[in-house]
Amino acid sequence: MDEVFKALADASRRSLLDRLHAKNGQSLNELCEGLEMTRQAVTKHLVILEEANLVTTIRHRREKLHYLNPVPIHQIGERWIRKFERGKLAALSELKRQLEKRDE
Amino acid sequence: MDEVFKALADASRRSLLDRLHAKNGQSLNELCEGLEMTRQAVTKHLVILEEANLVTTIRHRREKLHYLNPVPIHQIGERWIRKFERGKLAALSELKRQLEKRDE
DNA sequence: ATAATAGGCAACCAAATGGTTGCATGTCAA
DNA sequence: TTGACATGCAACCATTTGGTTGCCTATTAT
Repeated sequence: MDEVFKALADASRRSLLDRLHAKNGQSLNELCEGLEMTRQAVTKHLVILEEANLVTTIRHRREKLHYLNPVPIHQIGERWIRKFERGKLAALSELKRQLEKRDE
Repeated sequence: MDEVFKALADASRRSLLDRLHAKNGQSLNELCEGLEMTRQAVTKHLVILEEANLVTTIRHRREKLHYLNPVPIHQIGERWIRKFERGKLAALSELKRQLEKRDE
C-alpha cells in the first residue's frame, strides 16, 4: 500500500492517471503527447504506477499499452472512513456537485 | 488537492492518521507516545496534515487537540472511479474482507 | 514565585525524488 | 536490408523531504 501513496504523491503521475481515466489503453508515446516532459521521465512515472499496481500493461506488437486499475484507489477510503460515515460523505459530495453544476 | 496526496505520501503521517482514526482528539504529546521520532518531527507532520485539511485542531487550555477529517480522503476515489464501478469495487473488497476473516 | 508541562520556531543535514542526456535494443515497413 | 519507430537502461544533477538539535514562549500546579 505504501507504494500506492508514493505513486499518487506526484502531480505528473496523477495527470497520467487522469489521461488513462479519460482514455484507457494508451501506449507510452501516446501518453507523452502534449506533455513538457521527456519520454524517459514519463517512462519512470509509469514504472512507479505499475509497481503500485495502479496501472497494468500489456504488450501488443512493439507497443506497450497502459490500463488504469482503480482497485488500490478504492482501498484508500476503506482505511480511514468508517462504514457509517460513507453515506454522509457521499451525500455531501453529491450536494457539492449539484451546487457547482448550478453555477455553470 | 495536491497537498492531500503529498500529505498521504509519508508512512509516519499515515500512521498518525491511523492513531486519530483509533482515537480522535489527541494532543501533540499524546500522539508522540511510543513513536521513535522527536516531538518536533511529529509537529512538522501534523502541520502538513493540517494544511492538507486532513486534520483539524482546536486549542483547549494549553493543549492542541487533533481531529481526523475524512472528507479529502473520500474525494480521492471520486477522481478516478466511475460511478458504475463503485458497486463492483465495494463488493470486491467486502468479499476480500470475508475471505480474510475466515482465516482467523 | 518557580518548576514542570505543552507547544513553537529556525538552522542544519543526509537521503530520496523528479528530471535530464546519451546510448542500446527490438520490431516493423519499404 | 536498412531506416524509422517504440521502448529500455544508466549515469548524472538540482531540489525536496524527513529528520535532528537547540532554544524560546505560554500555561499550569505546588
